[in-house]
Amino acid sequence: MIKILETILNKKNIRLTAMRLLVMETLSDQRSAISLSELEKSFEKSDRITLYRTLKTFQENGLVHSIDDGTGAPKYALCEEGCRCDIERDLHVHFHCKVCNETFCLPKYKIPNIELPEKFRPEEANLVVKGTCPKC
Amino acid sequence: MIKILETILNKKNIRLTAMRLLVMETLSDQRSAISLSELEKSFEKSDRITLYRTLKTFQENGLVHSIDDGTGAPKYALCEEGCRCDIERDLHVHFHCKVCNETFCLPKYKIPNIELPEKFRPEEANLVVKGTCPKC
DNA sequence: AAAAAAATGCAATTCCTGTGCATTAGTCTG
DNA sequence: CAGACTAATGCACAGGAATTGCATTTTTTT
Repeated sequence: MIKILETILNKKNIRLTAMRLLVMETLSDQRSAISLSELEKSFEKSDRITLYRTLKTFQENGLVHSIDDGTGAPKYALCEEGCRCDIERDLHVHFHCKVCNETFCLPKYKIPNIELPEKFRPEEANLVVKGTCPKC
Repeated sequence: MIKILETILNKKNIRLTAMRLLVMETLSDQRSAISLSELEKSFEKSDRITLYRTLKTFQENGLVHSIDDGTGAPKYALCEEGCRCDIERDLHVHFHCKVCNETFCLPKYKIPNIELPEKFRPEEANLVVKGTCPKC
């Protein structure tokens, strides 16, 4: 994991720091997407802004994608192998549980192509399904 | 229009005030959904909180629906005739233009039904397509 | 080891939602 | 019509989050 991360960051001339490694580890421990606040809470001592910028850097390099599930704060999740969200943006469906408030990536469920009225030029799409998750 | 509004509000024991009428008129003048801030700007003198609560009241009574287009602030649009968003929530697709920043309702374009993994119990869905609108 | 570049942490700003409360306006009843 | 009641309004303020500027620290390069 560290090696993969190192390779990717090196390619883009971005340094692999302790902070970034920690954030990466934390993200890979999650089974659902987490918000900046939640990420912050999982560290004893941390700086919100640094985390914010770390996530931004990861996003820009296609390691992490952000999900707007409608809760106000965006949530972040690691991209799966082969995820191309840095190029094409969120293509898979997200599920937000209204009970536990968690948001899950469903990478195997792609957003169907919508035929829009003429002259609308779609570039990306965001589909969030809300309801109750298996656990709740 | 006024009569329809009056009828609906009367049914629910909600008063038809000058403010509410003005908000209703402003909303029906829009061809795209507007945010609270934009609504506020369209009045010379207005109180954000009153507008906020007016929109909330309208929403609760199925006159208006809100759209989370990912810009941070929810946008509001009049429901079409027969819209059942007070019961089933947003069923149609929204289009957000990244150039002019406007958000359009596409009431004729419904969100396709997604087959989710077992035990996920969907209740509502939100689909926002982003790109460039015909005007831009 | 010094210089340069990048990352970090702190402070502060801005924008938005949302609540409490006093005042105002509208409705109802005698 | 007047008084009582209820709902709507407007102001003040609190709270949460994104985002920027800048000084400091860390890392890399020379």
